[in-house]
Amino acid sequence: MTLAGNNFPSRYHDHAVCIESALVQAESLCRERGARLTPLRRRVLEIVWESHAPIGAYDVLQRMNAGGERNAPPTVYRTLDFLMEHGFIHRIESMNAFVGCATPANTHKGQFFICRACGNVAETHSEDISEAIEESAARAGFLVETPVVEVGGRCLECHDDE
Amino acid sequence: MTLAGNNFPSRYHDHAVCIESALVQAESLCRERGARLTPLRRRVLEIVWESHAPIGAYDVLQRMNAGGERNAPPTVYRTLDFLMEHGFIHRIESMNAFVGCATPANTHKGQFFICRACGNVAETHSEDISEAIEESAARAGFLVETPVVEVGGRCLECHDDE
DNA sequence: TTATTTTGTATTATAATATATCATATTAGT
DNA sequence: ACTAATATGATATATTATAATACAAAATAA
Repeated sequence: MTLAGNNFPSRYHDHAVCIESALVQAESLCRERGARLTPLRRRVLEIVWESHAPIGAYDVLQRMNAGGERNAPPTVYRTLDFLMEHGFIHRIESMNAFVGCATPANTHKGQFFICRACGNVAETHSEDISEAIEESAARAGFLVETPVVEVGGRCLECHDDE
Repeated sequence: MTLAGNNFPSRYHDHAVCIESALVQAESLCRERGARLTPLRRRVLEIVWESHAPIGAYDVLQRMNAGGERNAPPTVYRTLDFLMEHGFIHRIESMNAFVGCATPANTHKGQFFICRACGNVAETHSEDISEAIEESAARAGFLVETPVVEVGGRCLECHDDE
């Protein structure tokens, strides 16, 4: 079964809902897991969730320090690492950037569709894709550990614009 | 049809053949295309082909300058760009590194299996994978332009070692 | 063949991304 | 309150990548 990227964020969606949902889930999961969603971590998660476009570590840093704070790179990277370990955000390898995960409950490696026009990213979990990868790997006796699937292109809305 | 990673480079393969083949193909394709495989470009291609493990731009640079030369980063990146444009090498996004392409004749985006133990990479072109991606994209009205598939894991030989 | 254009290379500087290391503070559990 | 574990702060530096400009070599055409 496949939930394709029909979850691509529409230009008109209510993003406040995305943010709220992400924060609520993070809090709940941290409680379950005995992890601490400190103010710093919560703040970074909020920043990453400011949009559906991946944000670079140094842009996160700038946002963190916008009020005159003096956080340094290691702080950001450490915090991003924490959020990744818990599946609250994903790293987009092809962009050296980070994006929020809407479904962090069960940790997973998603597949990503990245619109080069609006910059937004949709995460999907297509069994067809992962099976095709597994099968291809199996034929070579290759053991899959960390699949990276990041598809650049144009989302429906941006494609329609042209 | 699918040529899976059964082309994963064996520990015992004759790598001189890989290098020779890559250089011959590059020369031939450049001639066809009216492009110039200058000594610099040829040298960089050789360096990338020293193994089946991706090599970073600055490691290429070090190899280039091992004899006391004074090449600078822009030279390497420019040269790597040329080699990529012609499909002689691929960039592994998840490693910020470059690996030779054994089949540069028809330009393509490959799929990569990356062994975290030996560091080697196998390139495949599974239709099953690209179709699964296309279908998943189509359902979202997403237009695929630059698919990135980079699968980390363990190759057969390294897996057997354990 | 020498002028013109195109293509390739060199140089310097700097931007952008990421980590190592060590010090300090906070929190949770006892 | 103590202490062990966890989290943050601070400094320095490593790694990867590009901008901008100048120079050189080769291809092409008059």
